[in-house]
Amino acid sequence: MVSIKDIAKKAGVSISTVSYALNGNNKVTDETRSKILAIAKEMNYVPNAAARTLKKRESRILGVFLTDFSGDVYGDLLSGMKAVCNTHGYDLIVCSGKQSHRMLPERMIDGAIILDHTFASEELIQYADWGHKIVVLDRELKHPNINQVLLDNKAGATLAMEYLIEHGHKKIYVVTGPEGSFDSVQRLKAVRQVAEREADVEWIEITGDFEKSGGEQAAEQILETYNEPAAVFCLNDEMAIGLCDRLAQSELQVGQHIDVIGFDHIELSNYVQPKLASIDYSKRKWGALAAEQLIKIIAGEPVDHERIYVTLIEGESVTGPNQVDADDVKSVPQERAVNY
Amino acid sequence: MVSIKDIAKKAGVSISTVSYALNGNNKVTDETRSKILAIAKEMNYVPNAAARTLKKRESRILGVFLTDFSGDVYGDLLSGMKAVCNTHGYDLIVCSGKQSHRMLPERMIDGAIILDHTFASEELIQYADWGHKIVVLDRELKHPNINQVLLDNKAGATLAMEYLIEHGHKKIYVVTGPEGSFDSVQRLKAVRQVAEREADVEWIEITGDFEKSGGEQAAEQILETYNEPAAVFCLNDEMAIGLCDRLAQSELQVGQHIDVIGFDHIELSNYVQPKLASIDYSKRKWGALAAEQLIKIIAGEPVDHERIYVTLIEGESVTGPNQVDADDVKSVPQERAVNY
DNA sequence: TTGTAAGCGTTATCAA
DNA sequence: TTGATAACGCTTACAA
Repeated sequence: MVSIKDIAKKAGVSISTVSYALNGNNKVTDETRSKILAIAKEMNYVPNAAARTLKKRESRILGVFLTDFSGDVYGDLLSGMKAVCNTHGYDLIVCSGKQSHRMLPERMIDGAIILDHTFASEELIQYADWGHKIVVLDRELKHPNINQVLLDNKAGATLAMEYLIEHGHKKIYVVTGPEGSFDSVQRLKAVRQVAEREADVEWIEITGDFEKSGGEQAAEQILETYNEPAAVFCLNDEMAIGLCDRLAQSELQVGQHIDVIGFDHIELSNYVQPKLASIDYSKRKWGALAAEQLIKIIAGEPVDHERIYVTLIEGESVTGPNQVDADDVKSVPQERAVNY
Repeated sequence: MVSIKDIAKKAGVSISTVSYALNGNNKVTDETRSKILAIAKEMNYVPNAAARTLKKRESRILGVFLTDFSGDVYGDLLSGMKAVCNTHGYDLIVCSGKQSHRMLPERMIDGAIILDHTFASEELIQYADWGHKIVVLDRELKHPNINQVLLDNKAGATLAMEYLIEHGHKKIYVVTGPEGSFDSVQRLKAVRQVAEREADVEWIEITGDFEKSGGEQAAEQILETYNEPAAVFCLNDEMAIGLCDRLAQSELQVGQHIDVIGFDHIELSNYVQPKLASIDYSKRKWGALAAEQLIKIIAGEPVDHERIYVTLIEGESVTGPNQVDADDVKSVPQERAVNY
């Protein structure tokens, strides 16, 4: 490995002169600089990140922590983050799993963006207490070193509920996310608020897991008790798709006997038949804003918590109960109606 | 920031003793060790990664380089890598974009897995020449510090072609990937080999880009010249789906007038209507094997190049030209046939 | 304009 | 079993 010491020797100058030349410090003559640069190039010099980080106490690398690497949401989100990071001279790395948490306290990265509900809040606060900078995308955390960039879950869930109600639904199943999920809790809270306001709307909560399997199980449960047109609000698209998949194997038609709406507007939701209604938001912008906020708090600039706005995307998965013939359900041949 | 020096002072021992205690070196008494450990904990000591990396000349971090963060292939691939990395005491970070290439030469990571055709081979060879360890997933590169874990593209493309031919197809469109793509070149080579062997099979190559848009454009082109049942082999699923999307807006029915097969068997391919036939392989295993190979070459163990085997997944997008009525196409009302 | 030297937080060699 | 001490490669006062 060739170091500035080697260059200094070859150029017949001191290591500090080399360092200055390499860093574009204008303390050195253009002549010596270009000589040093030439030698550095000739020797294939590459700076050592660890040494620089050790000395400067910053790595110019930001980390984002995800629950896992799959998930349809991440693509745009991450490229939004990367774009902002790069324009500010930072690199972005993506991490997942408990093992990699050490990157933050060990100062391998200058800050972290969290979208991983398995990353304990206590741990995050600990790190923030030690001075590390963090942006959270999946929880509320009040701390001078932590900033939040959260989805407007309340608006989204309210939009979804009102959309179903506008379409004449009086009976709405709500499939939630896993216990620990902040998004799920927030969305559910908004659901209740809307439902309680509408006296004649009945709502049934089913515990889900934000994964396809949760939607399938919810479908089973709904099929067992189905007796009249209803709507389902799955608190994310993944579950909505699992639910539609399962329903497709039954006699009930999505968009006819059962209306379904999701949340996140993932790409797959455009391909499901019928097209899934959902709540959309700019994932790219979310990522970009998160990165911006992180860079700001690292720079010591004051920041306020931010909110990502959402919109409703219509889909044929919601048509209203009026669409269905009164006799339609009962007309299902008995022997095939065994599912429900 | 609390360092081993601080601990040493508080414990009344030297820094080397602290270092030994912290690293589980059995040169120290259990008594002193536990005292030191207690003090370290009390002081919230966290080792400094940069310092350790600088001294030990290794970071115990491996990096994987992707073209972008989206793409349906990555989820399983990355979790396969992560699992292997973690069991060997390595952390995995995901990087994208030219800026982050520096991680390797600057020794931020101990090795790299490449799945990014925009990462120039010359650059990789350069790094390998300098002693860095690399595993490539998207090209052939002969170098003592580079190992390859490649898909069996030849087998996959051959399977796909034979599947179409078995179904009676004589006219096969092939939509390729972008210029630089190794996978595309390999698959195409196999396509030609099969097609040339079958005297009565005509094949037409259309340049694509491995993205949805490429499939859509290919569809346009096919629609313009369509006059008889044909098949399309899209060299990846993404394009196949774009193609099906476009075709869905025309009079031609996939699985009837036009059969389609893809490559990769991404999740979306299960949701397209009709279900897309494709070439499958274990993405998880691919990632796991790549990580294993990288860890081995870092450890100086000898490795051979590896190959990931593929299988054919049938789908209703391929039924054979015999399925279509001879008059069927012509019976399309003239005013609606304007597309082709 | 360039050089000297201290120090970032570790690890590891060698003495004690 | 422990302690001094010299690196690792770099940045940056301060001196020349």
